[in-house]
Amino acid sequence: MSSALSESQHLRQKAQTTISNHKGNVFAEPQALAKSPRKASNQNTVTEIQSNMGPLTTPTKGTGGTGEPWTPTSNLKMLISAASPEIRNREKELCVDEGGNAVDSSQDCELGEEVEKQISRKEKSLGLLCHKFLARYPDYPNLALNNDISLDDVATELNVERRRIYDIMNVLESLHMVSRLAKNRYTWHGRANLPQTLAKLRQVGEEHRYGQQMQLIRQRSLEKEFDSDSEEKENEDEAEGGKHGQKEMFFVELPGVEFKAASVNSRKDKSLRVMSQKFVMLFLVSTPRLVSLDVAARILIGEDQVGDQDKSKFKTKVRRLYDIANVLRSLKLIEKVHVTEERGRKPAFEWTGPEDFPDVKDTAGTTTITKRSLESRASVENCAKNLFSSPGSKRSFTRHPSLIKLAKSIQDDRRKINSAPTSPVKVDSSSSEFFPTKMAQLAAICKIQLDQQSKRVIDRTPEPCVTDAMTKAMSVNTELEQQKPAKTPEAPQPAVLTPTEPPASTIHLTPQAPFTTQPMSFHPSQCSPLIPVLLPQHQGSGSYTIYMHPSSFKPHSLARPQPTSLAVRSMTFEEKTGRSPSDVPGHSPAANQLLTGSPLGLKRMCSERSSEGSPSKAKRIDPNTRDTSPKLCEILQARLKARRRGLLSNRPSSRALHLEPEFVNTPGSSAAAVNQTLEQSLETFLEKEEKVATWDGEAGLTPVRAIPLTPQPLHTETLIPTCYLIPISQQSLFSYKDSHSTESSKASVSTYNLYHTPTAGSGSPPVQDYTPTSIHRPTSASPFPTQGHRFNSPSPAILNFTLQNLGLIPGPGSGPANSPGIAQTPEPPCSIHSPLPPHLGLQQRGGMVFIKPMSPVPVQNQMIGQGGQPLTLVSLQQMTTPKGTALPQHSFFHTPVSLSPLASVVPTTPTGPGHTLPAGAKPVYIPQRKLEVTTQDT
DNA sequence: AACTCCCGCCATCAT
DNA sequence: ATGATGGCGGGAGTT
Repeated sequence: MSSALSESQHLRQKAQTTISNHKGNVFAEPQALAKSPRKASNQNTVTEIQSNMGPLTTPTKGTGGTGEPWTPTSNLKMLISAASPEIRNREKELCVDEGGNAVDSSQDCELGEEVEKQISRKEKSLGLLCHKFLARYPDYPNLALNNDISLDDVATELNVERRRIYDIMNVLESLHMVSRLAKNRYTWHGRANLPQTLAKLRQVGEEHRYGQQMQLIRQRSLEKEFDSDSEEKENEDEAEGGKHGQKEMFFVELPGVEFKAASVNSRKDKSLRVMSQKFVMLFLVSTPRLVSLDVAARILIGEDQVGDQDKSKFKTKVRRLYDIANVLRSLKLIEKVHVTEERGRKPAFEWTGPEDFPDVKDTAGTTTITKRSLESRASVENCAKNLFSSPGSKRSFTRHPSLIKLAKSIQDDRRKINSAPTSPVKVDSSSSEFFPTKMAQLAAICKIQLDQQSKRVIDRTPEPCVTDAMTKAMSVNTELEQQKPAKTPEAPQPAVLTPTEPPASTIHLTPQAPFTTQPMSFHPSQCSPLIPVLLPQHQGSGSYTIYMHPSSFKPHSLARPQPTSLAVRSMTFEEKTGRSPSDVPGHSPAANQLLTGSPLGLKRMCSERSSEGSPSKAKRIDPNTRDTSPKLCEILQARLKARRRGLLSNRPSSRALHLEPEFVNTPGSSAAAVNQTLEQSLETFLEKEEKVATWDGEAGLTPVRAIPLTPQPLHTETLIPTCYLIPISQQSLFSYKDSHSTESSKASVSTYNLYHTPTAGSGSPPVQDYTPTSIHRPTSASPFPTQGHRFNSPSPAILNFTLQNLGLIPGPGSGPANSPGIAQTPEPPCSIHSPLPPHLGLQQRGGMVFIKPMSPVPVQNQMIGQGGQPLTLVSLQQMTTPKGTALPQHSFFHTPVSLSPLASVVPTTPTGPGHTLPAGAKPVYIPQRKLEVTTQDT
């Protein structure tokens, strides 16, 4: 802080001189000032400023500066920003003077109108304004002092309209640098909370798989470029996928900071705040810490671009992003850069903030108690908030009268809860407690493992983690590539980026990525096109595990009142959906618990809620029937069609993805047992699902159903589109369908939490994981996801869903099982259902690639075999070159665990897969499964 | 022409 | 009802 301050001060001084020069040259200053002040409405404030300024101002003008290159704008900006306080003072003085003499100002203006304008505009920029604002407060406030901020005072002092201050405050609030105390009053926290906030945001960003989403979007854009014509439909499809998690976003709060705000104002979900957080998350989850404006805008809009309507939305979003970016720039967290792609240069922002922050990840496990506590707390809070806010987050919801009431009640509950001792503790411990025996043990084991892993990895940033996860060799390659882009932030990057990005993204996403990367290095173009997968979810195994548990826990339910529970539920689901399992244990568990407690009730609630709150949205359907909303079905169908086309054409899928993996669980025997159980349950489940799917006819259905289960309508919508969502649905499905349903659902939930957490926390597991399946696996699995994002547990249903989405699999109706089965193979659970023999091989049909299990190892074995086996993932993709060819492919696979892990690890993988894709890609690896995407012809 | 993004209308929310 | 907030998009300034 101090350093920062000092620096800023220095800058200011420097700036002053320079600026003054500029101004002098231009003469603009006075004028500009005059203008701004007038407009601004700052009347009063000036006085204060004046006093301060006096000295500064005078001197300034005199200088003659020069020297600097001042490009009018850029330099000025910089200078100004640096000197903000002083400048401000000057301005104020000027203003004051002017106030007295309106005429003068006008005269001045005349002299240098042009100049003035420029200056004025810049001076009025949000970034500069923010600088000025920041100059007023220390980076690290003395707690002893009063750090209250009066909006009115600030507005007056800075000579700006209040509206502008709100923009700044909203962004600062999103970073927890300030918190709202009451109307017109904020408390300054400075950067004290920044590390925690960033860590938290990164965590949440990972949970939401923003990295994956970004990759998808990037891919798409690449594809589009290449294929310009080819497809647009995809956009739609893609959009779906991309979004799924987004909508769910809610304002992320930190423990200490939140309450106040919460208590004070209920609306935290406002867009600027949330957008700001999402935007920051994007940086935190992307490997090259570079985010292009359009990608960010797309992700922030929940949907990808679509039609014209979207265009306007897009424009609006972009405007907002600029607003946010200007504030973040003044905070020195990001810097504007341009990425040059084939198409041209695109505006982008590079993260220049801290790379390492405390891991907040609690998710995992948390090595440090402190962190843990914090995290847990945070998670709890989040849960509460989510619950609370999530509904609200969507405005529609919030605003809905009925919802509002609900929200209020929830809030109250939340507060109570928060206040209650339980909340903090809950997370880890609670989970364990809840789960009875086995679960607890498993959880504990997992945690331990995770912790261990996490410890190893702890400090690493995500990137490293990723690499670790993959084989080292792979990692090396990857790193190199990644680094390249990173190194050359500006010019170089662009070039690199294009090629690189895709790979990078890939990497991020899944563990597989690393492999992919390698190939990429070879064939960048190819790689890029490919999309990674995503999916994470997994916990399939976990879920299974869950199965075991039955029950038990519902702890939270007790705490929360029903209403709350409902809210929570919905929230939870969303989150889960959105996030992957990795989510914070804390809240998710809570949600889970709630859910578990009375699934039925929840359902009802949800349904009720949905109907009330947003009938339109609510879609919920009955599980039995296809509930999916027609829309969903339509969407799915459309998607499928599109995909199929794509496949034919080659595009296979950009989206393909998925995979899974997971399993993690692992630990030993107990795990195995669990797995078995899970398998059984899964089988049952799968069977059911298959049936359903068949009936439904379209692939989409399955997923849909799942959705319905979920409480919230929102999810449904969201989920459906996206492949990713899957996880959730499964859970819900399980619960419904299986007799166990209740238990299973509970279990699953709990499991998730446990696993994920750890996983997330761990960061990346080393290669080891991959290799064999052994025990570690789980961890390993987790790592990948972690990096990439989280996963959720994929369940067979998910797999199916995914496959369908990909187009690999035909609709539900169609051939059911087989192909899917294969694909799923990867998942452990799948084994069960995998009725289909894996044939294996990848077939590419139309561009699609199929993955098959390379390894002979029977799926079952894989899955089952180890308990954990990991899994796998998969692959995906697409690709292609642009246009036509298709080629896609990619895919991967991996050997079975049992066999030799090495193989998987080894680059050889490519070979194996080779068949899959000759080209370069070769990525692959991993676990076992391949996806086959066959289209289905069948 | 595209990129930036300031400005302020006006819907909401809080009181 | 009134003031506080903040979404939003027109359109001007920049590049």
